[in-house]
Amino acid sequence: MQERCVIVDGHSLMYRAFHALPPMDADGVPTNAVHGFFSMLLRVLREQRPQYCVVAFDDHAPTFRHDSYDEYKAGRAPTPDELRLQFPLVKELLAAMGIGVLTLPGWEADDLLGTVARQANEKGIHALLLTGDKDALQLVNDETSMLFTRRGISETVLFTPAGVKEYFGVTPEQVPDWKGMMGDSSDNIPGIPGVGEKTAVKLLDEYGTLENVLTHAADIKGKLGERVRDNVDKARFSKQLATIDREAPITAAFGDWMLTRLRGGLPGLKQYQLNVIAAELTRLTADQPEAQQEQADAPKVEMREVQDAAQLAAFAKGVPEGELVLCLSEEAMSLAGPDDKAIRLPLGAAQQDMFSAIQGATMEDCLRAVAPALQQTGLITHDAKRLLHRMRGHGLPLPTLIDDTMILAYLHNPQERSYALGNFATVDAPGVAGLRKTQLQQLAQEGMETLYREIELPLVRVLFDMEQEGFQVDREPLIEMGQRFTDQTRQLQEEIYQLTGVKGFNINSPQQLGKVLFEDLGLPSRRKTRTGWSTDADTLEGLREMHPAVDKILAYRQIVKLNGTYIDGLLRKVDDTGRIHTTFDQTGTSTGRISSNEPNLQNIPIRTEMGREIRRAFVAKPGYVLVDGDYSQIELRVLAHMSGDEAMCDAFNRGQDIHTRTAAEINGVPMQQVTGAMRSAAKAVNFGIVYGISDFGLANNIGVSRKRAADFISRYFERYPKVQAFMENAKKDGYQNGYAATLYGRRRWLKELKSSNANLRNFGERAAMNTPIQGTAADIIKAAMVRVHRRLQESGLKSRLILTVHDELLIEALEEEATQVANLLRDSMENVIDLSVPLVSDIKTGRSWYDTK
DNA sequence: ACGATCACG
DNA sequence: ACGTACGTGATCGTT
Repeated sequence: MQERCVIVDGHSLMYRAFHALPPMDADGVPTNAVHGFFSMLLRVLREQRPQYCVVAFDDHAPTFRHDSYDEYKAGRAPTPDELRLQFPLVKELLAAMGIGVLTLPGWEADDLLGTVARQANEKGIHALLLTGDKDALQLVNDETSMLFTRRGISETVLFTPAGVKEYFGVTPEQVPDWKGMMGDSSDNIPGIPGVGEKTAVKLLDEYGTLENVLTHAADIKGKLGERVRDNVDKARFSKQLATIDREAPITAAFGDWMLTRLRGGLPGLKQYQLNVIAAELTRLTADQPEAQQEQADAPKVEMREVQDAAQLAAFAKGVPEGELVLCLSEEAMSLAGPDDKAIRLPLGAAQQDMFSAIQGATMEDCLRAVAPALQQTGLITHDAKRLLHRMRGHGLPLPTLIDDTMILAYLHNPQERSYALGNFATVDAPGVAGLRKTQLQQLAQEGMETLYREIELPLVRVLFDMEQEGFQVDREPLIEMGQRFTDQTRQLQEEIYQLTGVKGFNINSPQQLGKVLFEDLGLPSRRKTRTGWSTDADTLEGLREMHPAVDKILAYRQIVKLNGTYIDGLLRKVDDTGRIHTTFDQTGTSTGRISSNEPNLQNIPIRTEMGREIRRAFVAKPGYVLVDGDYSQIELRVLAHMSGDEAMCDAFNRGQDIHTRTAAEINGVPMQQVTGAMRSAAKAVNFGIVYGISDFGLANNIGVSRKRAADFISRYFERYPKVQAFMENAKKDGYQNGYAATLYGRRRWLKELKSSNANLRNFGERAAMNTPIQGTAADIIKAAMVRVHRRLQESGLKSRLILTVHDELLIEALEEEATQVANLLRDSMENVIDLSVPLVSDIKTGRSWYDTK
C-alpha cells in the first residue's frame, strides 16, 4: 500500500472552523476554531490513515511574491482577535501531537502546500491536500488529491484530476488560467472584467490556455472579445497571481512528520476543555494498530502501467467469468482481476494542441480492445449505463452486468448529491474492486440483496435500452403550436400593458410584475418572498376578480412556459432521426424514484388542455402504436396494504372510488350522497396523508381554516384507524432506526430527526411517513419494468419500453403486437407483487401520447 | 449561483 | 413554540 501524507492549509481550515462554529471558550480563551480544526483533521486522519501529516500556515510578514502590487490583499478584512488568539493554541497542540507545523517567512500556505506535495510525489508518497481554498485545485494530479472542505466543517469532498474537470470544467493545470480570467475578489485577483466562471470555462475549453486565448483574442466575437483584448496585461498578471509556487525553500524532512505520537496531544486538549476532541483522538489512536494490521494483511495490488491497448485485452482475457473490474475515466482505463493484479493505461491527451500529435491509445481503442473479453467475463464497474452508452457509440457488443458500484452506493445512501467515482476516493479498478467488496457486505447487512439483484441492477440495462430507443417527436406540430403561442403571447402582452396602463415592463419578472400589481394598481398583496411580493399562480388566483389584467397575466405565464420549456426546449433535443433521448437518473431521488433529464420527459403537460396538446407531437414511429399503462392510485393501495387498515382495504377490494369512499367516511353519509365538493376535499386529504399530513398544509391547499382541516384529519383517522397507527409507527421507526424503509427494504436515512431544529425534525417526520409509501410504489413499478423488458425480449417481440413516469409505463408497440403487448403490460404491472389489495392498471393504446388519455 | 415559478407524479 | 404538505427538473430574471 502506497504511503500517504496529509498536507493541511492551516489558515484556511481555521477560518472555516471559526466561522462555522458558535463561540466557545475555556476559562475565557476562545477555542471554537481549534475545536473545529481538530474535529476536521482527526476525521481525515481516521478516514485516510496517512503515515505523515503536516500543517502549513501563512506567514504574516509582507509577501515578496506580490510586492510590486502593494495593495495586494489590502482589501482583506483584518483577522478578528478571537480567531487570532487561537493560532498559537493550535500550533502548540499540533506540536504536542508530533504533527509537522510549517511556516516560512514571506511564503503563503498555498506555496508550502504545493512544495510539500511535489516533494512527496518525488518520494513516491501520495499527497492529500486538506483545504477550503479552491486555488489549490491546480496542485491536483494522479499522485496528489485534494480534500475540499464544504458546508462549514461537516463535509469534505475528495478531488482527483477527473473530479476537478467534472466539477469545474477545467483541468488542474488550467486552474491558474481560469482564475486569471475570472478573477477572485477574496484574493484581490482582478481577472478580466465581465468574464465569470462559465465564460472562462468556455474560453479554456476552446483555447486550452490563457496564452492561447490572448493569442486568438482577435477571433473572439462581440463584447467578450473586446474585453479580452482590452485586458491582456491584467489577465497575464492575474494568472501569475493565481499560480502557486512549488519551489519554496523547505528544509524539513518527511521523517519529521511521521505520525507516531498523536496521543501526546491529550493533556493539552483536556487542559483547553476540548473533551470531545480528546475522546475522538483516543478512539483514533486506540483502533489504529488494528487498522494497520488490516492494511498489512490486505494483499498488495500489483498495478502494471502499459501504453498498448492490446495489453489490456490480454489481461482481461485471463480473468475468470464475473470477476473483471473495469474503471474508466478521462485519464485512464484500468482493469483488476481477482488475484490482486491490475493494469492501467493512461489515455492520450484529450486536449491536444496544434503542435503535439495524439499520444497513446484513445478511450475508443481501449473499449474496442476489451469488449470481446467483456463478453466472457461480464462487467463490474461504476456507472455501467454510461459505459454501455460509450460502447454502443462505437458499435461494440455489450457485456452482461455483474455489479455496479454506483448503484450500490445509492442503495446504501440515496441522499448523496453526486455519485461520481471521485467521491469514493477511488480512481482505479482496484479501488472499485475494494469499494464493491465493502458495499456487498453492507448490502447483505442491510437486507437489500434482493432489491439490488432483482430490481436495481437489471434495471440499469432496462433504462439503458429505453434511453437508446428514444421517443419519436414530430417537429411540425410543435413548430406550428410555437408560432400560435408566440402570437398569443404578443397579443396578451399588449392587453396587459393596456389594462394595467403600464407599458414596457417585463411580465416575466416577478419583481417588475409585483411592482405593477401591488404598487401601481394597489392590489392587496398576500404573501411576501424575501425578494419582494409573491406573484405565484396561487396568489394571482385570489386577485382575478379584482382586476381584468390578472387573468391575462395567468394566461401569459402559462403560454410563455409552454413555449419556452416545452416547445423550444424539446425542439432543441430532437435528433436527426426525429427522436428524443432522455437520460434517466437511477441515483437521483431519496425515495427510490427514477428521474429524467435533458430533457425531462416526466413533466410534459397534461393538466390543462392547452398544455396537453403538446402530447400530440409525441408519437409512435410508422407501423407502431403507443401502449400506455398507468397504475390507478398506487400510493394509496400501497398505504392500504402496509397499514392493513380494514376500511381502506375494503374500498379497494370492492373496486370503489377511493376518494368518494373517503368522503363518505369522513362526512358520515352513504357514497351516493357524496357531492363533488365533498369528494374533492377528501381527495386532498388523501394526498395530504401520503405526504405526511399537517392541518396547516391541508388548510392551505384546500382553502379552509386550519381548525376545519384539523377536523377533517381527525375524522379521517377515526375512520381509518390503522392508517393513523401506520403513520405513528413510521415516525417511531424513523427515530429508532434512523431510517425509513420500503416494502422491498430500500432505505432512506433520516438524519433530520436528530436535529435540534424543530423545522428540520418535522420535515424528517413527514419524510418518514411519505418515504415508505412513495418508495414502495417506486419499487413496484421498477420491478414491473424489469418484468416487461424481460418478457418483451423473451417473446421476441419488436415492441420496446420507452418511458416511465412514476406510475406510468409507455411502450412503442408494433401494430400487430399491440393487443398482445397490452395484455403483457397489464399482467406485468398488476401481478408483479401480491398485496392485500389488487393493483389495477389502465391500459390505453393510441398513435400519439395525447391519444392515450 | 440562486430564487421564483411552474411543469409532472 | 415552531413553520409545513412528498418527490423531481427546466427556464427565467436577478445578483
